[in-house]
Amino acid sequence: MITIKEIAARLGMSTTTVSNVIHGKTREVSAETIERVQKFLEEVEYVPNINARNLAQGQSKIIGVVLKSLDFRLWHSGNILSDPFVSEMIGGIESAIREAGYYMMLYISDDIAEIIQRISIWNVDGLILFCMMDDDGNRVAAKYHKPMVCIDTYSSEKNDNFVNVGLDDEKSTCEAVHYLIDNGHRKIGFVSDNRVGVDRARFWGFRKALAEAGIEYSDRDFFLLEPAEEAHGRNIEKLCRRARDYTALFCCSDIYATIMMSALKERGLRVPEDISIIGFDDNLFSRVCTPRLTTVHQDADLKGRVAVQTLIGMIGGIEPESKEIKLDTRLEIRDSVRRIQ
Amino acid sequence: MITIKEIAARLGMSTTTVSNVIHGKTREVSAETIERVQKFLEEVEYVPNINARNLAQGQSKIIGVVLKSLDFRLWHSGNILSDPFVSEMIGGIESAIREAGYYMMLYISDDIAEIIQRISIWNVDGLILFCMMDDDGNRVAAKYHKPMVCIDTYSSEKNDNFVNVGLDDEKSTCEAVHYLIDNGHRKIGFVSDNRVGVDRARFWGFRKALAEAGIEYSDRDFFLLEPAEEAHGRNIEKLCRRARDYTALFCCSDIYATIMMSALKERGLRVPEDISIIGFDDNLFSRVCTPRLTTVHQDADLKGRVAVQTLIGMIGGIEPESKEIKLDTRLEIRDSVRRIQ
DNA sequence: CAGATTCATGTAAGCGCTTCCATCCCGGCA
DNA sequence: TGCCGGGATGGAAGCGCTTACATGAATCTG
Repeated sequence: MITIKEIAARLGMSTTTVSNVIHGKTREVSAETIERVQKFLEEVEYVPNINARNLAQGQSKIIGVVLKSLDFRLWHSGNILSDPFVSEMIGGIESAIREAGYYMMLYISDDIAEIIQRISIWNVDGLILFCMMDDDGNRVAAKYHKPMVCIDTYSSEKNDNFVNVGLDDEKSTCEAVHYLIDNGHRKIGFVSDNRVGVDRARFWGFRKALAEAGIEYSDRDFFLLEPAEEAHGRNIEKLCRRARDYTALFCCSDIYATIMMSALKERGLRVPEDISIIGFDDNLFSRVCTPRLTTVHQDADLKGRVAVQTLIGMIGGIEPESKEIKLDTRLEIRDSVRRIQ
Repeated sequence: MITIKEIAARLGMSTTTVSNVIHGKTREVSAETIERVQKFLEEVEYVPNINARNLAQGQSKIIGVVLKSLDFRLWHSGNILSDPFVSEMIGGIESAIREAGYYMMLYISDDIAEIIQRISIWNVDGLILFCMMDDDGNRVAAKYHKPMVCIDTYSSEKNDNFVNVGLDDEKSTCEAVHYLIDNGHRKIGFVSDNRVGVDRARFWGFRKALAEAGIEYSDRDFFLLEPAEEAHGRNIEKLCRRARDYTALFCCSDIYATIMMSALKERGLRVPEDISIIGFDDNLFSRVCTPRLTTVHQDADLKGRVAVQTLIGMIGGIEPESKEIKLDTRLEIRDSVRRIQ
């Protein structure tokens, strides 16, 4: 790897001049020098040592992306990335970071302390957190005073310290449940694992829709998916048994919808003839499963990109107008909901 | 961020001593000094500046992970990460990197030159490439002389320059196709997009099985999935029409299997009653789609981990015994294949 | 034409850390 | 007693780059 010093020596000039050319400070260098240097740089395929640059500039050009692993979100092997919704979002994040000239360092972990440690060591310029629960966001922010954007985080305290990119979860769920009600459903279950922040907001939307339709809510309407893998079989068995009293299920993610659909069908219930199902996310598989899943659509790629763009704005000193950025959703109607009566 | 210099000053000793303690050079420092320093380090929550350290040591502790994006592998929005097989593998890679004390920098791109550029800039210690086609591996290796592990790469030239982690694609496909043949199938199609290296090896396995069973192969048995999104609809339409002459399809990935299954069912063909389907990968969805997919199982998480472990070995100077590491597969029999006759 | 201004380039410090080498002290040995 | 060796510590250079500042030449101003 050739260094700036070596280049300067070979060209018979100072490192300052070379550095200035590299950084496009055209008013400091004569046109012909610029040309000479640029040509030479290309010739030797100069690549800067970014460690040295960062050290000198006190920056890093790295954006840390942290996924709380939450592997229990899936029903067997796999991690949070295995949810196509998440991976598509990561795709959006990666593109946006790359296009902005930054670099992405990815962490998948549950251990906040470890995350902070790894992040400080690289002195990353900014942070994107996904699937943080409760006050994880605030806990990280307390330790780490750099721009930070969370995705889909709900905290009990106010999030003065970071920006959140999410949806209007309550409203979109409310709409989806109304769609079920409009199709004649009165016995509607709510499927969630209850640990993810957004699930709580969605629960309020669910309750709201029921209330607006004058349907009474009972605790039995809450279908709690057990995270632990070993408990999974029994849990699913129990849920399917209970589901026989219902005509429709609202699931907090397509993943849950897929699990439930598969389990119900295994036990002889037909979807949507016997029971209707609605999902959330509109992940890649919801349009090819059988029946095609009716679901709340959100744009995963965009979510990732918006998070990055907001963050990079903040790194540049531009605070967004609001600490809460909410993207649009729409109900994507397919074949998993049946009109009854 | 407190620096070593500051610490040394406050403790009234030299930076050398502090540094020695940090690096556990116990024979160079007295026991009591070690204790004093360690206590102080904890107290001030010292975090090293890794840019400075890397600059001084000429390393980076970063492993670059490059995914050739190949978005055409999926039938609509989404990138290569949206394939649950890939994302699970990335999960394995991330864990292994983290557990080894390295850091992961993720790139999703088609542009080899850009990749090389971004990688050299960080002077990464090693490289993992996935889904490189043809001689991408060799092309990167030609420019980048650091340890490198490819996953699922087939190159026409010999890959002296890197290690490949993969499967015995030919053998496992051959077995899967034999399973179809054993179940009475004689008209078997091969579904592939023909661009991914492994698909070619799988094709040879397909041909081998046919040959061994005395079944003649015709070019029409090759079902080519068109990558381009706009052509997708017509392409699928055509493939489904052709599929009516077949009793079974071998698909080079579960993704293809899922696409085909969905498209066939839309057009009134039943799986497996009218046509049997076999997939490859055993991704998360293959056990919950309807019917549950019979597929060649491989361990995505392990594949990622093995790649990392091999790479880190190489970084430490340990060359693996062979340039080709092949992991096991097994046929996972579920419900998408029917015995006929 | 002297002094001010601009332009082009160079000098050198410093970013935080590692590491080679020097120094100093003390006990052991002949 | 003088010398040696090893244990503990410190001095200082250097990793490759940026950048504040200095320098000197050329141009401009009235």
